[in-house]
Amino acid sequence: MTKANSSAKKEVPTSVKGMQDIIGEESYAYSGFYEKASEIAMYYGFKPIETPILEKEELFTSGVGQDTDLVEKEMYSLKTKGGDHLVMRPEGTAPIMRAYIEHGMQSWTQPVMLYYKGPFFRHENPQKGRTRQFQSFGLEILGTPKAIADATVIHTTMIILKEAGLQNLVLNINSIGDRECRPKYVKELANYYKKHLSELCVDCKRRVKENPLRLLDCKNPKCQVIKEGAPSSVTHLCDECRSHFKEVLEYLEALNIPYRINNNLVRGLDYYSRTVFEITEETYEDVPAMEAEEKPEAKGGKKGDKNVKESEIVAVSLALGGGGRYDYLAKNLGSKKDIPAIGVGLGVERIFMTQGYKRMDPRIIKHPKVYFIQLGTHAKMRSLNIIEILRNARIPIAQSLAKDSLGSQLSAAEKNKIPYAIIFGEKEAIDDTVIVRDMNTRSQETVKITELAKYVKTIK
RNA sequence: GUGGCCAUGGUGUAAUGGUUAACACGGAGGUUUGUGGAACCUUCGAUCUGGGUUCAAUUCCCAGUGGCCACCCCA
Repeated sequence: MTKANSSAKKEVPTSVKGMQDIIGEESYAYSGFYEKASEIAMYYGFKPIETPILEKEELFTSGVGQDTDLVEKEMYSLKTKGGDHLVMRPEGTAPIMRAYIEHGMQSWTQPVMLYYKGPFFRHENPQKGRTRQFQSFGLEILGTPKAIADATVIHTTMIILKEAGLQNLVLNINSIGDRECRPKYVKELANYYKKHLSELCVDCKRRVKENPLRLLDCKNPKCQVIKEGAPSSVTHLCDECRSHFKEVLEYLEALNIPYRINNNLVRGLDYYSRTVFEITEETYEDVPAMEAEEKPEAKGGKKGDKNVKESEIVAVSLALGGGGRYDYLAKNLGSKKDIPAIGVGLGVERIFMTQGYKRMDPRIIKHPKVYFIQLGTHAKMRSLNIIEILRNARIPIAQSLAKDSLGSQLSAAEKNKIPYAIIFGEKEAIDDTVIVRDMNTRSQETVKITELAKYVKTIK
């Protein structure tokens, strides 16, 4: 707080690009959201887990995939003095699978259901809904291939979002198959695109070779026509994947969760298999459904159509969250056995940006009914002791001990709309009493300190 | 990574190629250490950084940095 040398220009430290301080009301908003989300997750059987911010680099290179953008160019990495290559976690799933394997959770009752929350880091250019450090809340169910797990994750997610006030939610869902059927599909997709190689944008030309699935992600107008004619993954599913997907959709229908099968939804991380999904808030009217692509038989005959919207182009707005099944991640990380699992990650900042979002206060916020006022040096000296008596009695208070004058303290109480004031001055300090003042009627009463807690409880 | 727009006290705004950069809010102190929403007074506090053009730059130019946004990709 020294302001000497203010003439000399000093470089004041600032926060790092794309990273923000979270202060005051905003901080409460995060706590409130996390508290609510955790409560819901716990209700559905998820247990908390906290993994470190730093992980070994190879966790993500082998887990998420060397060729993904996330790993290729978005990781904050560092080399320790000991020569270890570490990264700041860019996502939550791989660390949790790591923890599952490391702690032998295979021997726990399956499935293991976990939730996590906290900061994640991606080195990319900040823009709307994207910062370099962002907050995420996630759910994971590890150790079961069953469709009910997929449904539980999606359902719990939708509940959390609804409790946060969001209304017009759209669930985009797709199945990208498994080891059995996906390679065949990818091959067919690549073959299809190869025929049109000359008509593609530069990125897509590259993708044909490196990651054909992501051809479906391309938004370049040039490629749209070709994309429309591309084979879709759901029509190439093997029997097991098909019935898994069908079952997931049946659960969603039973849960009354509207969904939209989006054949172009592939997601960027390598570890996904079968179910993939993203949730967005619909702000405009529905995206016009283009000519219906082959519907998966999954939908069965009768149900469905009113509940199901189909279209080619989705992702009008930013994804609030996304996830999917990652049955092969464990093996990528070196596990001998496959560990089937599914999870979701939610972007808290993106949830806050939506139209529907309603702020929630965390429980630690109290609304004090009493303002503590002290007057004079002796009284000030004993103030903290008096306050502790009140705290022990679980009476929330507000105060401004740094202020001296009675007037300024009273007006602070007034400004904060606190109905009662406790005035503790020199005279009271000698008598071991306080004055309790009703701020509305301005009537006052002298109360013994020993009876203060009891008295305050009666006036509330 | 690439591109567009932007950059003045803590916050929100104003102004200017030329003495002292204006206003509001805010903070601190006071009028008033013993009874409040007010008023008044005092005070704190800024031209992002570095180069260039110029007699003179906060203003014009360039670069950097940061912010917002878009692409890429994602939460």
